[in-house]
Amino acid sequence: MTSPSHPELTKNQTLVLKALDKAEGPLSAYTILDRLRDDGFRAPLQVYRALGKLQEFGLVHRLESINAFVACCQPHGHRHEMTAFAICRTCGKVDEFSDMAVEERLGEWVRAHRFKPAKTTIEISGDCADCATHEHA
Amino acid sequence: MTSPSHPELTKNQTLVLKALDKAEGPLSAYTILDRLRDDGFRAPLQVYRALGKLQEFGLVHRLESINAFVACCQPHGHRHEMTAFAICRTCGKVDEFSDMAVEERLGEWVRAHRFKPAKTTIEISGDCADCATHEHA
DNA sequence: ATGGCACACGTTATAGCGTTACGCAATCGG
DNA sequence: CCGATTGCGTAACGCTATAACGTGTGCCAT
Ligand SMILES: [Zn+2]
Ligand SMILES: [Zn+2]
Ligand SMILES: [Zn+2]
Ligand SMILES: [Zn+2]
Repeated sequence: MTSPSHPELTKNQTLVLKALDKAEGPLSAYTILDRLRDDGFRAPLQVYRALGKLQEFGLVHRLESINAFVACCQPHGHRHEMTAFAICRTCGKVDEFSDMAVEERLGEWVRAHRFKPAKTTIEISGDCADCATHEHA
Repeated sequence: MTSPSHPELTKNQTLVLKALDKAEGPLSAYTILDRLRDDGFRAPLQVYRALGKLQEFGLVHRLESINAFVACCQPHGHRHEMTAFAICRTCGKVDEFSDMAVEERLGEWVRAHRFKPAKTTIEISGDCADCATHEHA
């Protein structure tokens, strides 16, 4: 599938996506809320609703292991492919990548067990190269 | 069947592990708390401390995508291997499995990027065979 | 036009998840 | 004995997410 077509983003969705784009790492929903106070945001639900739609469009990913959100590294998003994340617990940097072999193996398990997958989460938490060498601890 | 209580386990840890073992599916920390009221549990921290240790011992896994915990399917636990979970969002059943090919591929990415992994999360959320056929959606 | 519908939005309140901070008691190796 | 470690209990708090209700707007078939 090439770029899925998204409808025009609403004002709130645009604001949330911009906030995530500007950020250097993942943001929690409440951090997003704080950063959008000046744009009129008042309540968590405004953030969560926008995030929900952006995730549907494949423009934003939720990092389950840290309750945070990142903008997709591919500017037009991707709804169907499996994605993995390496999350540095020291500096917070996130690398998004995908691996066909992993996707295929998990697909095999799923077929063998007649499981109907809806969402797959792959997250490696640890220390990135910079932080691992620098801290040396 | 239940472990013949691990000698190193404290009273609270044993209680929490038994609660998870008896349960048919994953339990949230607060559900565990509720089920252990009669055993003297009063505060979330009692549960979280026990869960932390049990995770260290590899006897319990945390399911990041649903904020819940399950007893390891291998009665003596496993600290080092990578584990994947298939979680049915309808009936709540969880299948724990591991796949060497997946482990190897993620290991390759990690080595190539000099990332130092601490914990890897692989969770497939969807509908199990029973629920998928039964609901026929 | 007008009623019905779908959708985005705004607000309040509440549910659910997890940690910080403090103090007490038992244990173990000097 | 002493300090260090570990587990335990309690209270208070903070973070994460959703429920419930109401508003307004565009769109479409009647
Ligand atoms: Zn992406
Ligand atoms: Zn880092
Ligand atoms: Zn296990
Ligand atoms: Zn099921």
